[in-house]
Amino acid sequence: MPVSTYPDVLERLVALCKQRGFIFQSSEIYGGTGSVWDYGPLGVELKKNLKDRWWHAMVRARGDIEGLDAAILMHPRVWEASGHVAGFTDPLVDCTSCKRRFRADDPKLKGEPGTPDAQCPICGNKGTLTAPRLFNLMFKTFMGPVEDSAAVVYLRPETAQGIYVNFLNVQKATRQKVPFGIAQIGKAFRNEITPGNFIFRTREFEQMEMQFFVAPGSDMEWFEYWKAQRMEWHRALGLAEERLRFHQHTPEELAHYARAAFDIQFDFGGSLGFQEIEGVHNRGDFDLSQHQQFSGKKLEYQDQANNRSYLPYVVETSVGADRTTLALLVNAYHEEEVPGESEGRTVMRFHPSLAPIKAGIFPLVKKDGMPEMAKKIADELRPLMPVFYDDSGAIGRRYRRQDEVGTPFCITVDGDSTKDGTVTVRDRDTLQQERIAANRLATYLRERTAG
RNA sequence: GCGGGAAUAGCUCAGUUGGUAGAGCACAACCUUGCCAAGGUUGGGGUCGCGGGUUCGAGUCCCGUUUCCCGCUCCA
Repeated sequence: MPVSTYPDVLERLVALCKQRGFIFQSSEIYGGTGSVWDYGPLGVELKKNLKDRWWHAMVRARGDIEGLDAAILMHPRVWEASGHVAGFTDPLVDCTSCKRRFRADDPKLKGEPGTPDAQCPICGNKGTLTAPRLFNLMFKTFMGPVEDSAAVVYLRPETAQGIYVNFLNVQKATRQKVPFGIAQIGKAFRNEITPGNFIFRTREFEQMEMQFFVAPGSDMEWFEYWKAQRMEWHRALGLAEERLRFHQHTPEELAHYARAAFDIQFDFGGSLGFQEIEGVHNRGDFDLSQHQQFSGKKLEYQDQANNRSYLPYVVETSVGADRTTLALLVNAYHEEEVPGESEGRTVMRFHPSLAPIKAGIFPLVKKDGMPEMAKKIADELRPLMPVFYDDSGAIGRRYRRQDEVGTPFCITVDGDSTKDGTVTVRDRDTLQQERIAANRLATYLRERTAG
């Protein structure tokens, strides 16, 4: 089977996503809005299934992680403490000759940018530099009816700070003892200079973050633990083993807050290649100590068993929900040749637990009570899981429609069904057919579409 | 933000020197059809990204603008 390469495959995937209702461009009828995307009926199910699996693995399945849903708007001082006001605001200069961009405080830059004697540090031309312009990667807005600078607030550029500022609230409310974690799923916003690659880098995006608070000295141990856990989780989503890898940050790559960092990367193929979908960071006590300093509130954890108090270290895992959704789409996308047919089939091989639709339900032909029985089965299953009834066109065409959106099972009602109550279940991946009793369908499907 | 390319039906595209839009697939209805997409009949759908200009007349020429894609910077 031919291996398609980017951008080919991503372009066809984008077209499929639009046509079948996974992802639409935002505000399309007005010409579209830059790098903002809307999830359609199937996309929202896929992404929701992904988030549910994450929430279950983090919060529900373990006793040492608590959930949180903090607000997008926070006190502006939060972003001074976090370093985002300073670190996310760069005065940048462009060279109109060599088209390079660099910081206005570049040590090799000579002269005042924007004046004729300023010299580009890269191409050496004089007078080709623009005046410094401020790029703030944080979206800014105003709290309250008056646009007064005192009321400036930011759309959060990351969700993590909502967890740090609530650290003691959560710890005291739940009586958790270190080590423990706080997990959150939510939107974040960044005014990226260069967004793009479909939903890979967007200006509004969703993060799934878990901050794990540990005693200083045990942080590297926990860092290694979460690294392994998180990789295992991505594999369990069905992402191909050979498309996943770790990338360790070099000292130059480390963010201002990080002591050590690993990315989990996914191979999106072609020119995109391996790109980060999750970061595992050892942030030390940077964030809590910053907030302690800026707020003036003591944020130390009281370790009563050992009669001491300290600022915990933080091991963070941060997943891009949209990026991982894109990884799931790319990973699932298959174009297959079918022996004896000139046209192949497009199959989205989602893990059954992530598939937006769990079963297609068809009458073999539209007569002899088959549609009625098939509709009844669909009505009975619908409250339990997403199913899709279809009686339009030839049976093969209906199978292929479901293949294209990744439905793992198709159920066909035929003439025997109306007599003996059995139906045919067809498997998307093996194409095997199995005859089972209609009243066993709910159990059958639930077992096979579990996480 | 800068340079290059692009924008016509849900999708993929055609549209000849400017003369007021086509195809395939998809979709809907009916017929046919007993298990893996291309059967038959009929039908719906486009102010050609948006806004100006030139012209008797603009999908086609000019200007602006928006969005997307490819290169330069950052991150989840």
